[in-house]
Amino acid sequence: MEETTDINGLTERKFLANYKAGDYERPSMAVDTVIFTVMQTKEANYRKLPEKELKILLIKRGGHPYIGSWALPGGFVDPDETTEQAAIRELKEETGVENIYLEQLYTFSEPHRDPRTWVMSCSYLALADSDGISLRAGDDARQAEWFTVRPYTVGQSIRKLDNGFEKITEYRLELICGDIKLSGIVRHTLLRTDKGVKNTYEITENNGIAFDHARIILYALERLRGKIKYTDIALNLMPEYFTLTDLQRVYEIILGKEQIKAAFRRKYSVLTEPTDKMTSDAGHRPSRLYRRKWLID
Amino acid sequence: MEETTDINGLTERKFLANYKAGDYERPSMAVDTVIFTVMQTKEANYRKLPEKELKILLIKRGGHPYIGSWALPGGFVDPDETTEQAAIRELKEETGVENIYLEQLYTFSEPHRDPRTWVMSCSYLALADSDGISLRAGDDARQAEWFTVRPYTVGQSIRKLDNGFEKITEYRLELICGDIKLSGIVRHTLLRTDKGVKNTYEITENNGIAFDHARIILYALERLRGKIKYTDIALNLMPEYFTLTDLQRVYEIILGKEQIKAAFRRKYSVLTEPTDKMTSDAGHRPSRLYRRKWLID
DNA sequence: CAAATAGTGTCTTTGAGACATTATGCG
DNA sequence: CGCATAATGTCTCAAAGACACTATTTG
Repeated sequence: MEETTDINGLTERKFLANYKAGDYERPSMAVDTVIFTVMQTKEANYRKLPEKELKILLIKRGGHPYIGSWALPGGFVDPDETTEQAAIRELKEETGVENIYLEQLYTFSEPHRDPRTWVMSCSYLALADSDGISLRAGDDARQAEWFTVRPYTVGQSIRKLDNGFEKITEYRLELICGDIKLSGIVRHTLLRTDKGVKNTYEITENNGIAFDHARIILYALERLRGKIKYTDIALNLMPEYFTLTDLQRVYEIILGKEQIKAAFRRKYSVLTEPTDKMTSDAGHRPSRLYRRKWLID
Repeated sequence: MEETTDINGLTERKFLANYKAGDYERPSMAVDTVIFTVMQTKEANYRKLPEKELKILLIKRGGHPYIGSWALPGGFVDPDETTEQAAIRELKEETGVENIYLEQLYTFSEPHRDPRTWVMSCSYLALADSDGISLRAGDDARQAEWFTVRPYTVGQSIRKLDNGFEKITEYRLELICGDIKLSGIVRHTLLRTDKGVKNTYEITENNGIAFDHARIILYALERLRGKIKYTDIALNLMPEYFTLTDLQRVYEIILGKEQIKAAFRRKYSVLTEPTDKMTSDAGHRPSRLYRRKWLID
């Protein structure tokens, strides 16, 4: 088998043996994981169903930059692992959480998103059921807490152009954990013309959220809201046994919109299979427990 | 305003002034762009409509590694730009193409995907209408060509597990440009269990496609096929004026499936607005020309 | 029994699939 | 005139929205 040589007369084998990485600059590559769960809060009285809240896991920063702010769990990628493996490793190291659903979200690369140096972030979306996970006691002085997520759309303006349009939307994100209240405002500019699409995101206000993580969290929520409607991704938020009403509440919390019971069951009960188990001691009619059905897509 | 100090007694300002990037290893960050267009091929006779083909733009590699193979246009990211800006810049430099639709696809990070050194690739999906673009004459000895894309699913096996399932799908990709025929086979393993999701991709056969680009191309096509059904993304492949039959052909080529005319028009004509112009000299009834309608989403 | 939720029935609306029918310019 | 495509009508079927009604358990 003949070997092709390049303009220097080198075969590929020789080229690689002599290869020196160029001296151009390289970025640091971080991973950051937005891990969602839905948790029950206190029940109002013995008859009513407990309420649920959407939560994400944040870690308090113990060093500069953004010291004292709260950040997504994450860290730097090692040369012998993929970004996904790094996300899994960091999540386990920092919070003790493992064996959960994970998908790549987006790579953020604005040159000065990290004030220290050139750092890109490959972000991941993770989902866990609150029963199945337990936070490890903060081993190396790291404080990890679940924050309630409250997203709001606070304003929108649309400008029509002759070859497209510009839409500016302002989102407000509130993150609450006991007395700790974090918030941020992200302004999204979408410019669509016949020359292409241009998205710009500015963090116009930020209280206690590290780096550009407010934006990453909003992006993750957007993805979750989109995918929940046409995949079974929401089942990753459920424990092994759950009622269809539980499942409906999860959809309602994520979408921020009430669902009609009959229509909801028609559509999403195919993702589940009934079991023999029933709820009890609830102050009202018992409910059947379902579990995940593995649908081949 | 008080300033928080860290365990070394440094304020954030002092910390950043003294900050030295750690000596841990950093990856190179490349961008690679899968740019699709739909081109007309010769018409069989004066009456029949011309046929269309899905094409992507590839560049012949003039140096190691993969010398003589064909690669996606792309290059390395500079420290003062985002990955998206890098994708736009490289596309223009290497092919002369500009002002087109672009969206981020996925970041590939398998440690040895590039034999030279640790290189991640942030990939982009681009769409262009074939009338609006012209390849610049290969300025620095680079050869850029449009290849017809022929994707096939050649096999699938599903194994049910007690806590999930495993699905293995084999895809074959053929890329054709005149006498040049490239091909690759990618095996996708999807393992879904209650412990999460795991996707693995192996390139089991490769003829003339550089790096892991066969996989990136298949991923881009999958994204395009998904989004075409619920967005107006396909209009980025159309010239300013087009018939609804033209648009239907584009959908058929991308989806690899015939569409029913009446149903297609009901669904997708809302993405367009009629003009006064008509086709002519076609050997059959003239057709109305439409153009893109800017829908605010 | 009252409160609260569980679970189902059904009428309407919407949209896609399937196929048929009519329209029209060109050689 | 006949070819090939343009454009629309209509019947059917599936799914979602809206709302009502019945069923059960516990204090």
